Amino acid sequence: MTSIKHLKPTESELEILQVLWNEKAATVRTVHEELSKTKDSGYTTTLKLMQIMFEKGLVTRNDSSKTHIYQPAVSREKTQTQFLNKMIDTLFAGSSANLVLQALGGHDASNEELEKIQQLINQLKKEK
Amino acid sequence: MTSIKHLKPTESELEILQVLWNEKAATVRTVHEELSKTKDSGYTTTLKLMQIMFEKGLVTRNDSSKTHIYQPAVSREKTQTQFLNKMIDTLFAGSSANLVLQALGGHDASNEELEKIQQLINQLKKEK
DNA sequence: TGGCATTTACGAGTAAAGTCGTATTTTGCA
DNA sequence: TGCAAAATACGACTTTACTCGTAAATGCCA
Repeated sequence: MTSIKHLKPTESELEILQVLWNEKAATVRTVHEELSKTKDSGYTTTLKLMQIMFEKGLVTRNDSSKTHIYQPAVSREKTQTQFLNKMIDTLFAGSSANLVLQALGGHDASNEELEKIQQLINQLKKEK
Repeated sequence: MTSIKHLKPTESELEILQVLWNEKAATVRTVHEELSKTKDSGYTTTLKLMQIMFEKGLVTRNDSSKTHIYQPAVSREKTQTQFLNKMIDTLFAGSSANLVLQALGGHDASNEELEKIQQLINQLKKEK
């Protein structure tokens, strides 16, 4: 048991991860500036959160220079799956199809996107 | 401003709502017994949570008899959409199709379910 | 009708998340 | 070299989500 802890990012942590996933790597300053566009909390708040995320193992950091550079330590895909699973379980009675139907119904996807989904479905059906 | 507050059920509240949605109406005892199958917190904890949910307006209750009978005050569909939107926004870069692809890829849906999804997609494409 | 099972009411404690003020460290450059 | 700007470290406070113990109310039935 190597104890891969059950790391579930909080709401704020997800926002920070979002930036890191997009940028690949970023300083606290960069992350904070990005978050400031839609949110108004202080610089030290962002700093503190990122320090906590480092302790939890959600991000790595390079502190060879004064300004630390952070990188995500969990993948976007894995995190998506993690939340998706939880959601399907507690809100969609365990049925991923339910979720898909609801998601497609409530939002608009472009034709290309619909095409992609259709291809995936065909492939899945073939695999049965 | 009649303040239709931004009601976002918590994790525990979702579990309770899940039971209420299934049963249509239920007592604290019933809900608690259902939750006990997968969780072990005390009866008064469930009671307190349901009282708080009542104050928040997440549930209604009939207290004409000693034993109160609770009902959900928010619909399953609306709640699903609410969480789905949040998730698409903070974890799937605003693309519902991304979420759908991930959901279909990571889980197994039955053939009938895939069929249903396919029909919805065809309909959506027609509407364009 | 009186006691006991069950239920509700309520207060308080714990833990986690988020927030920020202030002190300390670092380093570029005047 | 030494000082100012920028960054990190750290502690403390607030809010929210749970969690439960205990008291009060209710109503069934022996």
